[in-house]
Amino acid sequence: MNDSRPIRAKRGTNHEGTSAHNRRVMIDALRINGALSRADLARATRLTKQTVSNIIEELERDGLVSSQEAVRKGRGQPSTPYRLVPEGAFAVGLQIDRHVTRAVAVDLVGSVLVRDEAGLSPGGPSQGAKVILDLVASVRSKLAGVVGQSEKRLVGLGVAMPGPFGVAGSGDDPWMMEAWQKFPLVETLTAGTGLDVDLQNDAAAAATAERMVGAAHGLDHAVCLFVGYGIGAGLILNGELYRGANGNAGEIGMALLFADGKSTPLEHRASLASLYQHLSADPADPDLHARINDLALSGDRGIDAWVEAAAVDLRWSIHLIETLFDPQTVILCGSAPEALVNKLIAAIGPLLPSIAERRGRILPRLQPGMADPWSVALGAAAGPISHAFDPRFAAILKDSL
Amino acid sequence: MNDSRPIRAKRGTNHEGTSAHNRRVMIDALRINGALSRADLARATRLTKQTVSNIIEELERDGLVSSQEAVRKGRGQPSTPYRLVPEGAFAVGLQIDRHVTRAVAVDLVGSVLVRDEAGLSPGGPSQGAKVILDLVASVRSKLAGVVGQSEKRLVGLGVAMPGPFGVAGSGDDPWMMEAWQKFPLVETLTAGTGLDVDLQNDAAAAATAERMVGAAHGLDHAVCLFVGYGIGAGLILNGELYRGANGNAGEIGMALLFADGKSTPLEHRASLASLYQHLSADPADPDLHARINDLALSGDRGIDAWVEAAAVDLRWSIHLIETLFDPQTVILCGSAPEALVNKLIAAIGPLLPSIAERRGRILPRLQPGMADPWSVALGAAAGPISHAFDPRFAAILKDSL
DNA sequence: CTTATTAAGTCAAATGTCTTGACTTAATTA
DNA sequence: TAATTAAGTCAAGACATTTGACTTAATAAG
Repeated sequence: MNDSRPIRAKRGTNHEGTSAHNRRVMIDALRINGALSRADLARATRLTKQTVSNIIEELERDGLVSSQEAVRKGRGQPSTPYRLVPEGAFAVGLQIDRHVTRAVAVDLVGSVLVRDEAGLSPGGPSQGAKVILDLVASVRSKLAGVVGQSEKRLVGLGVAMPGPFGVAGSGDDPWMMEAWQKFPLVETLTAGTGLDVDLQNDAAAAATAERMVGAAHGLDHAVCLFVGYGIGAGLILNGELYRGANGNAGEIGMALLFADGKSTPLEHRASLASLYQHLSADPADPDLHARINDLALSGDRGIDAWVEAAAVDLRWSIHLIETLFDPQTVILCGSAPEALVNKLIAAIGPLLPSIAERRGRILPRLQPGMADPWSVALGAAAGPISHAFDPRFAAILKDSL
Repeated sequence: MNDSRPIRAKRGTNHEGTSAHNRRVMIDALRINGALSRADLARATRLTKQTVSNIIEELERDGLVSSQEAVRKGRGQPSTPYRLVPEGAFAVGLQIDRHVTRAVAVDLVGSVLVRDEAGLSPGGPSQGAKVILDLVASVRSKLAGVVGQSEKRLVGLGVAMPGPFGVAGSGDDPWMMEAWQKFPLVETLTAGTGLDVDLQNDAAAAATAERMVGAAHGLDHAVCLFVGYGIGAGLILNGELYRGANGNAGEIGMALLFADGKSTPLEHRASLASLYQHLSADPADPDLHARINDLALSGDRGIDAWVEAAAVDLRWSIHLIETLFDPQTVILCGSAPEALVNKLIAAIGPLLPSIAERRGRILPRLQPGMADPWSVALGAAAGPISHAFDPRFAAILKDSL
C-alpha cells in the first residue's frame, strides 16, 4: 500500500493563498508607509485599483484599517488615505528569564498597552508554569479593561526565552536553563491559554521588536546583536525572521573564541552574565539594573574594564555578522542599562573593516536599538502579530499555520 | 504631483503567480523524489487531483515531464509515474577564475553535456570579455550539436566568480580581482549573448550545484564551505540560496582572525592561495592541480603542514557556521584536488562542540561535497535552472524576473 | 467663468485557476 | 464472480483578480 519512503514536496497554493498574501501586503505597506490611498497601494503592490478597493473594503469591515480625511494633492479627485487601526489586533508577549518573567500586551502597531511581571522562584518549570499562566491571565484581563473586545482580536501568545533549544546539553551548565529546555512549555501554554503559541529565543524576539517598531522597521536584511544575560543575534533575512533548521540560528553566544590557549564561548566574555561575574554581583538582585546604570554613569572602574574587554569581542562579532550575513545594518540592542549600552557603543567604534564598507552606503553599519528590559517581551508579542499579518512565503501555501 | 518619498511595499500576486508556483512545486517534487504519479503529487502538494492533472498535462505539452510505464502497487488502478525530461531545459554556466575561464552546458536535471575552457591572459576584463563571449558561443554551438532545439530551451547564462562584489576595494589587493569588480560584466554578457545573466560568487555557485545534484539535494537548510583559490560559504536557507543585501553573504574568507597579535583574513590562512604561497608554487601553472594531488598522496611534508594548519581554521569555520546558521548539515566542497580534500576532512575531525549536537540527529554534521574543478561552473549553470524552475517566494509575486 | 485635464475610485462583466462531486477505469481481495 | 480500493477524468461551480468604461472631484488653462 504505502510506498516505502515518504514523499517530500513543497506545498501548492490557490485563490485563498493569493488573497491572504495580498491582504498581508496591504497591511505591510500601511505599516511601513504610515497611511496610503487605494491608488497608492495599487501602484506600490502592482495590483489593480479594483483589487485594492475590494481588499481595503474587507480590511475595513474587519476593523484592521480605517479611512482618514481626504487629502487634495494637485489635480484629480482627492485621495482617501487609509491607516492601520491599532485596536485591530492584539497579542500577548512573554519573556521567561532566569529570575523573572515579564508579560506585555501589544496592539497591531506594536504599542504596549499592558505590562506586568512576576518573580520566578527556583521551583523549576512545573511551578513556574503556574506563575506564568497566572501572569498571562492577569495581562489578558487588564487588556480587556483597557480595550473591550480585545479577546476576540487576540492573535496569539508569543514567548521568548534564552536558547538554544533542543541541544544535547552539557548536563550541568547553569547558563542553559536546562530544566526549562526539557519542559513541554509550548504545549503547556497552548493548553493553559487556548492561544496559538510562538516560541523564539530572546535575541530573535529583540529582532522581531526592532522590525516592528524599531531600527529595523521596513528593512529586509538586518541583524540584531542582542546583549542580555546571554548574547545572541536575531536575524532578519529576506524580510522574515530566520530561525534555522532547528530554531537556533544566530546563537552567537555559543561561538567559541580561542585566546591564551583555551577556548571560551562568547557568552562568557561579553554578556551581562559575564559583567555580573566580573562585579561579583547577584543576578537575582532586583535593583541590579539601576545600580549598574548608576555605576556606568559614574565612571566605575570595574564597569569600564569590562566594557573595554567586551567591546573587543563585540566589535569582532559585528565584523563576523557583516561578513556572513551581509545585512543592510547591524543593530545593537539588549536588556542592558542604557548608560551601559551607550558606553559599549562608544567603546566598540571604530568598526573593523569588512564587506559592509560599500560605495554609496546609506544606513550606518551599526545602530543602537532598544535597550529596555521590556523589549524582549515586546518582541515576543510582536511574533504572533507578524505571523498573522506580515507577508510570508509560508502564509501563501496550503495548510500553513 | 509626486509625493515626497517613494512608497515602499512588497508586491501582490494573482492567478498567474499561483499557477506559476504550482508548476514549480511539481517540478521540484519530481526533482527530489524521482518519479511520482499524479495522485502522489496531489497528496504531497495538497492540491487536488484535478489541478495536478491539468498542470502535468501542461508540463508534458511543454516537454518538461514525461510519463513512464504504469506501475501496479496493490489494489486500484495502476498509477502512471511522471519524471522530469532532462532535455526540457538547458543552461550555460561560466566560471571566471584568475587564470582560466570554464564553461559548461547542463540540462534540466543538472547533467553536464558540454564543457570547455579558455585561458584568461592578464589583458584584463575588456580583452577577457571577448575570450569569454567566444567560449560561451562555442559551448552553445556544441550543445546544439549534442541536442537539437537546445537554443529554444536555453533558460539563461549563469556566471560565477570570486567575490565580494561592489566593496570599496583596498586598492591593490591582488586577491580581489579588482579590475573585474569594476567591469560591467553582467551588462556585457547580457548584450553579447542575448541571455538572462545570473551572477553569484563561487561559493554560492558550489552550493547551488550541491543543492541540484549533490549532498544538499532536497535540503532546505545547508551551508557549503567552499575551499578554492579563496574560501567562502554558500548558504541554502529556507530552500533558497541566500545572497544577503548586496550579494555578499557567506564571504567568510574576509573574516579576520586574531592570533599572535595581528589580524589575518581567513582567506590568507585556509585556501588554495595560501597553499600555493606556502609551497611557493605558481598559481598559473596548469599542472598544479595534478601535482598537488600527487604530493598529497605521497605524504609531502609541506602539504601536511599546511593541511594541519588549515584544518584548525576550517574546524573553527564549521563551528561558526553551525552556530550562526543552524543548518541541517555543512558540506565541505571546493576546487581542490581530491586527495587534498580527503586529507583536510580527515584532519578537521573531530568537530568542535556546537548547537549542531542534537538528540536525534539524522544527517552528519559535516559531509564531503563535490571537489571537482568543474563544480563551480556546474553551479553557475544551475543558477538559471533554479531561477526558472524552483519554487521561490519572488516567483509568485507580480513583475518578478 | 467656463472648459479641459488629471487623478481617485466604482461598476459590471470577463478571465483564469482551483475545487467539487460524480463518474470511469483497472487493479487486488474475498 | 462480486466487492473493494485507488487512479484518473469530466463538467460544472466557486473565487479572486482583471479589464474597460464610467463617475466624481479636484486643479489648470483660456
